[in-house]
Amino acid sequence: MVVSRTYGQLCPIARALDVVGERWTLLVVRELLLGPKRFKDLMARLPAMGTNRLSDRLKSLERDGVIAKRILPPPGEAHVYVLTDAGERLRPAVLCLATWGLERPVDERMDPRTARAELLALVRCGLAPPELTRGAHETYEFQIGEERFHVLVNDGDATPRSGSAPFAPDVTIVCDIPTLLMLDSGQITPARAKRERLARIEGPAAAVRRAFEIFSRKHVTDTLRVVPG
Amino acid sequence: MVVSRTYGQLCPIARALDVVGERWTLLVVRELLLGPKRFKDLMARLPAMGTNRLSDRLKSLERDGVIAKRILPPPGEAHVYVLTDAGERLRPAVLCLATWGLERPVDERMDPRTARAELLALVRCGLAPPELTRGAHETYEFQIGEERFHVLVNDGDATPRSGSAPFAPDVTIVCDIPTLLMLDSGQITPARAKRERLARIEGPAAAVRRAFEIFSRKHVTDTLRVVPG
DNA sequence: CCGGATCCGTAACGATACTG
DNA sequence: CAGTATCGTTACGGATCCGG
Repeated sequence: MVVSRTYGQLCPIARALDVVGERWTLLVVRELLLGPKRFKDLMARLPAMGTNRLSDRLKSLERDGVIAKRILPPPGEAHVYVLTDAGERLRPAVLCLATWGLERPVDERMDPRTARAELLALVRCGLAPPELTRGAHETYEFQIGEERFHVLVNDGDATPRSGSAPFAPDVTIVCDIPTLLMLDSGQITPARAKRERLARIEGPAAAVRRAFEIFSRKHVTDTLRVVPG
Repeated sequence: MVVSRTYGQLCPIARALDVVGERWTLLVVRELLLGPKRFKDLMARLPAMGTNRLSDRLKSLERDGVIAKRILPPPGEAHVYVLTDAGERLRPAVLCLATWGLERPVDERMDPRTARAELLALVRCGLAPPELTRGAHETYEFQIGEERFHVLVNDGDATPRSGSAPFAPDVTIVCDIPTLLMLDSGQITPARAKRERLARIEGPAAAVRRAFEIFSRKHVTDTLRVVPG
């Protein structure tokens, strides 16, 4: 049995790190912020962890009430891991760290093949101003290389989720990662990408525009503040 | 030489954790968010680290541009560690984690003797709404048990710092930790604490009121959001 | 005394193989 | 598919030692 090391300090920061401060733990949370996942789904996204480490982390996160293990109703009966409410409340902290990480230089130890569009979506959706999607209720599906994810927009709130949309999406965007990054950084316009057959983009113009505004790098360069809601 | 383990992922969260994800690292940053510190000051606040671990962390944080080593002008010539601008930008992330940590249950492994008033101040100042101190320019000095720290208020911004104020403060508050926690939670009013000789409180009424409003638990119970500035 | 560096036993990690 | 078991390697924690 593993009794994880704690700081033993009566300080909120140390208390948080006692739960999510160990290696890999926040990356597991990161994956679950994109929706429920099975063991193999997590393993596929965090292969360097090893099955034993993932197993350890899932157990202690469950013990600490950050995640829960659910069994899907038949047919299927797969078990999936889900964030609890407490786990979902880690989203601001994860996004703050991500914002800080964005300005870090990329060094040669980072493998470009680990780049994933849904992780970009996680950050962009979290940082998009609510006004952008106020009053809108729609779904965008992205097919980026082998990846499938969708974004649920619900009146000021945009949450990304792994996998295809569970129903017909309002907008569908199909391209590869380099093209998405060019669209993201504004190096190419959606119209031009479509014209040059780099991307397939379908859906009502207004919704498509909102989808690309969420994926706009400019929101990120703004200073991040922490404010009571 | 220690070449710290990295995740090697091209993801902003993993990039951030590559720098501040190792054990103790964010706690060192936490201490430096309260102002520049000498090696022994850090050691006194993080004794469980051991001098070697602290030395390792300071070196890698300096290499990564999060902290810098400064030599104070004579007399003194002490060397201190300071956060760089990049390090200072970790404040929102640290405060987000603290907010999450506040709602974690306290278990028996946490030593009550590690409780420190200046850490409470770090969280409270970070979470206080700017409107509270808009237009105010003043300094509060706290003498809590053996601890000395002060809060610099500057038009909407309140930053706590370890040690006595470098000049005569506008407000002086002297008490022990239990009393401060009671004041913090609203179990006792400043007026009553003063009357019962539990605290010595000096300064203009308006400034004293502001000082205690920053130290008000209610700001923390609000939901925390991350918004572009 | 301050600011470390060195040494060493233990716990966590990473890779792989194995099992219900 | 969803994990355990095993094992060599790395990081951590405590103590001691050393140069300024």
